[in-house]
Amino acid sequence: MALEDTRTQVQEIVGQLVDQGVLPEQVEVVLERPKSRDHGDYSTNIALVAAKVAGMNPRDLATIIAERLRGSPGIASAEVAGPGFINIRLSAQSQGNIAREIVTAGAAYGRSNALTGRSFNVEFISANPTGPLHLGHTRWAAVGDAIARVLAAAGADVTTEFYINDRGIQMDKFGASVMAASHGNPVPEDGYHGSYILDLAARINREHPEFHALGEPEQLEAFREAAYALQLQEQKDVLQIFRAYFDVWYSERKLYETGAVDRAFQRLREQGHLYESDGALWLRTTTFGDDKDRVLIKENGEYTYFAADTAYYLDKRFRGFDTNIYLLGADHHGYVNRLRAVAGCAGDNPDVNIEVLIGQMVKITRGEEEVKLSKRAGTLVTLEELVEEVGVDAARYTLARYPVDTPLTLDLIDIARKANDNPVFYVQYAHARIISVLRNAQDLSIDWRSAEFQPQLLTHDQENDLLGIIEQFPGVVATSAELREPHRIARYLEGVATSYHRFYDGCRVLPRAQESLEPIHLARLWVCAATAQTIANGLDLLGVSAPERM
RNA sequence: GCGCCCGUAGCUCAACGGAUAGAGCAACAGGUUUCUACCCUGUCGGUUGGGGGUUCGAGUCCCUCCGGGCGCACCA
Repeated sequence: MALEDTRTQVQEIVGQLVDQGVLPEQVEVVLERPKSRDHGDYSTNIALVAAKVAGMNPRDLATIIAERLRGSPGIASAEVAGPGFINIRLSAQSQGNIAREIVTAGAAYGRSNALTGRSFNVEFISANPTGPLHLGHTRWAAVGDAIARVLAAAGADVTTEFYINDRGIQMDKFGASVMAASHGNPVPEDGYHGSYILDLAARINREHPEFHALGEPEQLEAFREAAYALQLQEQKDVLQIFRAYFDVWYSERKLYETGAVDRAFQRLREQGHLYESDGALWLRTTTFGDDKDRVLIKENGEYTYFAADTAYYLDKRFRGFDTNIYLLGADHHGYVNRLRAVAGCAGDNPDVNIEVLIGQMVKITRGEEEVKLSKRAGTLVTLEELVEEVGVDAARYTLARYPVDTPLTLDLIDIARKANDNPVFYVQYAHARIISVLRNAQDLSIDWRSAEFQPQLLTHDQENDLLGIIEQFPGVVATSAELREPHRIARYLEGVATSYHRFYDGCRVLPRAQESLEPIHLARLWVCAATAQTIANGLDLLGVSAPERM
């Protein structure tokens, strides 16, 4: 890749300067694509960074580096600008070769070994199985799944996981609500009130008419378990449709049944962080930055919810995950310190073994009117409804194109009505447009793959722009993985699409009817193919399709 | 009261300490005898909530104030 080659060249020059005593130490070189085309294909701030340790004026240092850079292969020019930036232009040949490298790499283009050998557990959504998944969950579904894909693209070993909160009083309230509905009775005040409760009740009545013959406690349990199974299955089905895949569905109950809780407590006891007080069992989380110690087993002998969280974390560690990523809603941010403290108490490093990403809430409006989300009140915008309105691609892309720490306001009417000018369609359209050109080339029997590729012909501004942008894809993927920020992929793809459309506008790819086939047409077909590959690979990381026709 | 997050164009939001803060939508003016016009070009739009500080350089880091969201259980 030209970018890496160039970076290496600058790095080598810096190394020479160190050897010659101009610089006291090696400095890491950062090359970036300048925002302005006037600043070259790449620029580096190396002279600005190194000037201080060198005791030199940044511009003087930049002049020395630029001078040596000019003699390097593939470099057309290197100039000092502003306070000491070095602006570099590549030769057309060097830049154009990128297209062939991308086409050759195919679906692997953008993948790297940046995180090879590291294992990640990515947990997200983790809803109660007491109702449909709503729009808030949908954001974590889109983002969590994309994070997993991006990490995997960076070479990491990734497991996605959904923690099922199937234990506790909410489950009983859920069961009682469905049971009441099945008898035609009003749902208890503190129960669940959505219309889906009626649907569940009707279905269970149909499939299990015998439940009504059971006694009170048995009947409640029967309804709870039947409704649980149905609701969980519905969540799985809708996530399947949403293309958010989970390797593991982990039941909270299973933690107790498999002895994971006991195993976790033993570990914590060995580490010396358990103690008893007031008849309860405590974890001394304050040792690791929590506000107060937390109870694991209550005075009455019951386990707290926190006990399960603690056991769950340790179970993940026992299963061998180095880094455990939690994607939590902002209403759970109070858990961050105690989760990190659990890692500390377990003898782990909270900065390495646990990572909590706090996602801000999604506010929803219908026009001017805000839609309040409440599962118990039954006013929901479900994942399913969103998909029905705008489709999986638009839903996933829209939710994945913002950083998770941005509070989001989405207008449902807007999304539905403006589906056609949603950025996702802009990106997808660019892909479809390219495939159409390649299809036309095939119809004209143009075999660009076998013909000689002459990258030095790609000298047009729009060609240069586009090549420079698609070359950045591996770097964007690596950054997205490193920062756990898949929205960078989306924003990047929008830039690729814009650049392609400009290229399309300014550079005729196929010969016109009266024209003969020239080498430039072939070279541009390579550019097209490389761009399509880049867009397809990027969309795949977001779980969004790359249509060949629109 | 303590803690976390946020405050950027009329709206929704970008910008891993870099050069003139960018897109989309909205508004206005243009562009295709030609490969997908779901496209492109241009115009309009900003004291990055206010004020200090750090440095070659701050929307970004630190302090402080203002405004908004959320959280501070032997609940789940």
